[in-house]
Amino acid sequence: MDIENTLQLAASKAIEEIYGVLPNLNLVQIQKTKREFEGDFTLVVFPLLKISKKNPEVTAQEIGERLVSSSKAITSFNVVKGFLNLSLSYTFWCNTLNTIASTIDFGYAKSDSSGKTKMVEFSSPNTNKPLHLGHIRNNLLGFSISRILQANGDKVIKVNLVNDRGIHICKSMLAWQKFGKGETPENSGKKGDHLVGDYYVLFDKEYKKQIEELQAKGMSEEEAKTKAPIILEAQEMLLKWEAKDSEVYSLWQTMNQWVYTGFDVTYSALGIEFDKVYYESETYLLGKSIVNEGLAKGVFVKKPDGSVWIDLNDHGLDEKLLLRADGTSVYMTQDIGTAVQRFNEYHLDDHIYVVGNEQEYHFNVLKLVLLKLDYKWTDHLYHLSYGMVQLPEGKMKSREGKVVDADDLVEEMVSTAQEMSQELGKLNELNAKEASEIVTMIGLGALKYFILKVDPKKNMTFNPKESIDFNGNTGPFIQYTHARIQSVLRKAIEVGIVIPHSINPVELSGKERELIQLVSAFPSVVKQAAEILSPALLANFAYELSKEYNQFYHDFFIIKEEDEKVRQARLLISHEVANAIRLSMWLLGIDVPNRM
RNA sequence: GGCCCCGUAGUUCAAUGGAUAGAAUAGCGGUUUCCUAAACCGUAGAUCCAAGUUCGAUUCUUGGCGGGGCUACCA
Repeated sequence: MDIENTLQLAASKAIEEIYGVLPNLNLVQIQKTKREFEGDFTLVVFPLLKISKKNPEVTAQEIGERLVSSSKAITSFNVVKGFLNLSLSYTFWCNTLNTIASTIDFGYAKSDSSGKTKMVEFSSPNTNKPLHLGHIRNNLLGFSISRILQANGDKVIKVNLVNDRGIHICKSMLAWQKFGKGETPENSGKKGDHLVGDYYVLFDKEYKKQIEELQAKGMSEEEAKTKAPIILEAQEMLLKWEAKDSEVYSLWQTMNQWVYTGFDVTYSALGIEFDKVYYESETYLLGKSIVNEGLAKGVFVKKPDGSVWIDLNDHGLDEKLLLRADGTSVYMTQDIGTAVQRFNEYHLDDHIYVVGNEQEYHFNVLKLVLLKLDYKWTDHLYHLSYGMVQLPEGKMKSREGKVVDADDLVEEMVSTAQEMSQELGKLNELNAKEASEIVTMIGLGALKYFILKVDPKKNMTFNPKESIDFNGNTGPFIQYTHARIQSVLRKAIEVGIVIPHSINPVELSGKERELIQLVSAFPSVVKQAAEILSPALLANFAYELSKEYNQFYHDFFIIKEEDEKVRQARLLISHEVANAIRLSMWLLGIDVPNRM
C-alpha cells in the first residue's frame, strides 16, 4: 500500500472519530503538497464540509490535531484555506527509504504474479515499403506497453501480424518486374525493404502518369483511375497470386524475403522483438466459418448478390461488410478469425491492439460483431488507439516518398549523439567499443523518449529540421542523471566508502524527503500506466525524478559530506534514485549508461 | 452531411474537479579553484470564444470557431 492510501485511511478514521460519520473514500482526497507550502501531503477538506458542518479552516484544524495525536508518523500540520498540509517524520521517511532499498526491482510486481496472460499486437507492417516514423511510434508504444504489463505481473505475448499480401505488394512487384532490370539488395547494395519501397513509389509515379494520359484523351479522372493499364495489371497479378501462380508466387516470396531481412535490421536497431509473428497470407482465410455461424444464428444477413453484412444501425453505426459477393474475406473477417483463434489457443485475459486512431471505427465494429456472436471476452479487447505523427507540412505519404524514414532517423540520432559527445569531450577516456555503445544508447534514448513522453492518444508533430533535443526534458538528460549518480557511487567506493543497504533515522532536508517520496510513488505509477496503457506516465516520472535529483546534486554534498549518518542517507537515496530511473526507463525500452 | 478525437507560453509537452495553470526549448541575465556544466539559478511569456453545472472548471455539459480522422466489396 502506498503512502497516500495509508493517509487516506488514517484521515477517514479521524473524521469518523470527530464527526461520527465514516466518509466515502473518494471524498478523502490526499495529494502531494505543492512546492510553495510546507508539508509532505495535503488533505483537501472542502468535500468534507458536508460532514463536519463547519468552515474549512476549523475542519482542517480539527482533523489535523486528531491526526497528529493519533499517528506517530505525522508530526505537524498547517492549514491554508481549505487545505490541510501534513508533515511526516524523518523517521518515517528513512524507514520508507529502507523499505525501497530492501525490495528487489522496487515498483515491479513479481513476474507472472497477476496470473493473467495478455497479448499485445503491434508493428503490423506492410511488406511493400520500409518503416517510417509512424511505425516507430507504433513499435515503441507496443514494446513499452508490453514491458509495463510484464512489470505488473502479467504474462505478455508480443505479436506482429505482417501484412504480406494484397494489391499494394503486387504494385511493388509489378514495378520491379517492369523497371527493375534484375536489381537485388545484393547487386545494388540497397537495404531490401528500401529497394522494394522504391518500386512502390515508382509504381505510383507510372500510375499517375497513365491517369494523366487517359485524362488528356478525355476520360474522367474517376474512370482513368480504374482503367489505367498498370493498375489492371496489378489486379491481375493479385488474382494470379491467389491462384498460386508459380512465377508470381516465387517473385512474391523473393521480394518479401528482401523486406524481412531489411525489417530485421530496423527492429534490431530499435531494440524491438516479438514472441510470435503472424503472416496475413496465412491468416486471411480465417473467420469465414465464423461468419457462416453468424449467418445461421441470424446475426448477419446475406444480400441477394451473396455478400454478407452486419447491420449496426442500432449502435449508431451503419452496415458493415463481412464477406464479399465472391465469397472472399475482408480485413474484418480476418480479424474476427484471428481474435477467436488467439483466445482459444492462449486463453487470453486481455488482447491489446496497438493501432492508429484512424482505425477506431474498425475496432468498434470488430467488438460489436464478436459481441453479437456471443463471445464472452469482447470486453477484454482493447484498441490502444494512438494519434498520428505529422510533419509540419502535414500527413506523411509513403506513396509520394514524403516520409521520415525509420532507418535514416535512427542513424541521424546516433550520429548527432556522436558529434555532441565528441564536442563535449565525453568520450575521451573510453575505448571505441564503449564509446559506440554509449553513443547508440543516447541517440536511441533521445528518439524513444521524444516519442513516448507524449500521451499516446494525442497527435504529435515532428519537425525533422528542428530535430530532437539532447538537453532539457529529454532522454539524454535522464540518462545523464543516471550516469552522474553511478559516477558518484564509483567514486565513493574508490575512496573506501561503503554504499549502505539501509540507514539509521536521520534528519532530512526537504529535497531529500522529496526524492524519497518520488521514488516511493514509482509502483503506483507503474500500475496506473498499465491501467491506462500510457508509457508517457513513466517518462514524466523519470524526468521529474531526474530533475529533482540534479537540483539535489547541485545543492548538497554527497561523498564530501562529513556527517557520516547524513552521507549514508544521501548515498542510499542516490542509489535508489538511480535504480528507479533505470527501472522506469527500462519500461520505455530505453537503456541507461553508467557514464556519458 | 453524419460520427469520433484534439485546441494550454513563439514552439514541443504536463496538470484523479482543487491552492498563484507546471516543465522544456527558443529569448534575456547569471553559476565552474566544489562528487560529470548533456547540469544548476534568475527573468519574461499561455488555458480558442460564449454560456451553464460547482464552494471551486484547463478538466464536466451545451453552442460556436479552428485543426485532424473515420464514414470502401482497401487495409
